[in-house]
Order: sequence, then structure tokens, then C-alpha cells
Amino acid sequence: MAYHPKSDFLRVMTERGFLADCTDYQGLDEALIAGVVPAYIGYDATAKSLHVGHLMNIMVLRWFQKTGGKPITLMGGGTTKVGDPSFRSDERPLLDEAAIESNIEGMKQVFAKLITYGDGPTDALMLNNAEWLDGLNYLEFLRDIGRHFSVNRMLSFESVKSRLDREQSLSFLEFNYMILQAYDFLELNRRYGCLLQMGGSDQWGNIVNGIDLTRRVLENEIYGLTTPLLTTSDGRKMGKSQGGAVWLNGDMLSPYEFWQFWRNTTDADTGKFLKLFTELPVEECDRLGALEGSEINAAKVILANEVTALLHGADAAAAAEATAREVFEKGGAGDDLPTLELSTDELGDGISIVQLFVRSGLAGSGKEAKRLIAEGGARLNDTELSDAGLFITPDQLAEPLKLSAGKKRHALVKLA
RNA sequence: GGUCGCGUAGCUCAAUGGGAGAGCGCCGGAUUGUAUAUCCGGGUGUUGCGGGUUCGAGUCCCGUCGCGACCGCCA
Repeated sequence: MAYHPKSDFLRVMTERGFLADCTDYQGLDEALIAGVVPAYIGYDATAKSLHVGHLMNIMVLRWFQKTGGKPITLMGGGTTKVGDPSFRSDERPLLDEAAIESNIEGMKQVFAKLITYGDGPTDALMLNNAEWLDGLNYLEFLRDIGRHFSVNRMLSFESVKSRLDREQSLSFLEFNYMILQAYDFLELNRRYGCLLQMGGSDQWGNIVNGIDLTRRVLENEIYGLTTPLLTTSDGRKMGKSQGGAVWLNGDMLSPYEFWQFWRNTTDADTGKFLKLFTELPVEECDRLGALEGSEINAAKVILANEVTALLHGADAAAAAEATAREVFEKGGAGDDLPTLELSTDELGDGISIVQLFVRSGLAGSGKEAKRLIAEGGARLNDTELSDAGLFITPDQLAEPLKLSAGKKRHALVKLA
């Protein structure tokens, strides 16, 4: 890019690798210099926690706030009520109002840790598009907004085209989704003076729609900026760990397991992730990412510590690291391992080892636990298990037991 | 509302009324550095659900749910 940004925000975005595309790089740069710019990112309320895939965008908002912008986190309370039909697994009930509310509450926990909300000029706003979508009048909406959308053009969008090409049904509901999102941007501009929408590069089309709509209806010039779709260097989608999503809420994924996810980053991604997910100086990130061989493990520990500290606090990060050292370097057990606590009542006369693996989350089913034992991947206090029928009696639990599935996954079992 | 088609592993899909399978993913082991790559091992399943026919049903029949296509109603 020939143009050199003058604003701190765009400079950071460019330096750290956040920038995929921008509708008007220079125009946005000048707007950012001229004053406090409100910018938003939208989030669907389909799950009760955000996952790692969302983290990059939240980091963008964090940088945006640090460099003098006003972030807006827009919860899709209204659009989720309609339901995003693109994930059409058979018996997924449409989310009701209560479920959406509780999902939004769950997500707020994460935002509050990374972004400062309040009433000050650069304090962030938490909004919900139900605020303007719930009360929409259908005829008015069609007349004022619908007339600006060309169906011919909408049909040319890749998201729509691929569905039609495969002769899959596309409901009118889903067809309207992009219009509602464009309308969000318009309302945010009208109500809050929002000048910028950011999002993953898959949102480019939707963002541009919002910009066009706002130009036509309000004659305001606003901007869009997208971040690259994050994949690991071997081309796989990022964000899975041990078969589950990497949630950002501590009650859905413990800080220790979150820490492990980052600790296990591929060599080639370490430098990139340091720049995207930590706030260490760029030069430091480059230096750490360039380490080779076993030395780069130190960089991965720093990465894990920094990201975990941002999200769960420095204490949680330190505890996770201490446990990791204890478990992997000394072969012991740390306090921070996932722990299954059993009451004397639950335990009764004892419990089978298979049940313990299932209850502790190391195996998804009894069958899986038995297979694990048969393959020699299951260990009790670091001794390989051979007998799937092993029964643990209460007095064996006087001291906490350490269960292991494979080399990396461990859990403690103790009496409550 | 009617007619037809589809529903099998996490995903994409196979399987004359006769042994539930493949690729990818996933899990374990070796090698290693708690990473990649490589090698070895593991099929991970309520065949949407409920009945029936049959010695035997993923397969045939009835019902039901979900998805889709076409037709009708409306325009």
C-alpha cells in the first residue's frame, strides 16, 4: 500500500497484520485524525460464549479504543430472533427471547474484560439491534429501505449464488438477512454517528451494503474495514482444541485449558499470533516468532501467558503456567488441572475407572474410555491402565488421583 | 393442501432383503520440543423416530417427524 497512514489506529492495524481490506483507506485515515470516531462490530447471539474466532475482532476493538476511537459492540438480539438459517442442522429450534438474553449476558462478560464501557467520549457502547429491529413497521421498512436494494445485485452475492447453484432452498427470511445488517449500520450512523463497521473478510459484502444504504438514505459517507480470515498455517480453521471449541468464557473452558491451546500453537504461527493476540511491541513479536527449534517454545509460553492474562487475569495465567510446568516437565500434577470433585454420597462403595474418565471429561463416553484404556492411552497416577474394569474405592481417593488421556490431557479427581 | 424424493460415522457419501463401509476429520502410540511433517494403530454408529412383513430389514410396507422439489390455492 503506497499510502502511509497518519492515524495511530490504522498504523497499528497495518503493522500487526489485522488489515485485510478497507473501503476507503485514506478517507478513513483522515476521519480518524479529525476526531473521535465511533466504530462497530456485530455479534450474533447464537451461543452463550464467544470463542477464539471472535478474539481477533475484539482485539481490533481494544486497539481502536486505545488509539482514541469509540468502540460499539452490537449484539444481534434482533437478527438472532429471526434465526440465521445458514446453519440449518435439522432440529435446531429458533432461539427464544430468554435464550438470546442469556447468551448476550454470557458474551458481555468477555467484552467487559477487554474493552472499557461507560459514558466518556471514548468509552465503549454495548448496543442491541433489537432496539430498532423489534419495532419495525413492515410497509414503512419496505418503502424506505427496501427500495434501495436491487434483487439483481443481491442474487449476484456469492453467499446467495452458491445456494441457488446447488438448488438448495433459500428462504425469504435468509434473503433478508443482509438487508437487516445493512440497516443496522444505517441506524448506528443515524443514532450514534457511527462511521465505521469492521468485521471478518467474509462480512465484506454486508458491510459494503450498509455503506451504500447509508449514503443513499442519509447521504453520509461512512467506512468499512475487514480483518483476514484466520487460519492456521497448515490451512485449517482455527479454534478447535481437543474436539471442542475454544471458548472465551472461563466457565466453559478453564484458563488452564485456554492456556494450553495457545501453548500448542504451531511454530509457523507463533509470530503472527503474538502480533494479533498480545500487546507486546511488534519488534518483540517478530524476534520471538523468529526463534527456531526448541527455543520457540519459550515464545509460545509468552504467547499463552499474555493472551490468558488479557482474558482471565495475570494470576490465572501464572497458575496455568505453573501447572503446565509441574505436569509436563516434572510429570506431577498441578492445582490448576481440570478437577472432578466427588461427594461421598456420589461415590458410595466406589466408582469404575471408566466412569471417572467420562465424568472428568477426558472421554466422551464409556465406550471411548474403554478404547482409550485398550490402546494404552489411559493412565492413573502416571501408571498405564490395562484393566477397564478397575474399580476405585473411597479409601483410594484419600489422596487426589491424577487421570491422563494421552500425553497432554490430564485431570484430577478428589473428594469434595 | 396434494404428489414425489431424501434422511446411514463429526463432514461428504457408499452398501441385490443376508458380515454397516470409504475418504477426510477425530482419538491413541512411536519419533519429538506439549508444534508441524512422517510412520503405526483405532470406526468413533439408536442407519431420523415408532410399528409391521420376513428365518433375516439401512434396504420392503404402514405411520410419524424433519428437509427438499414440483403442483394446487393466492397473485
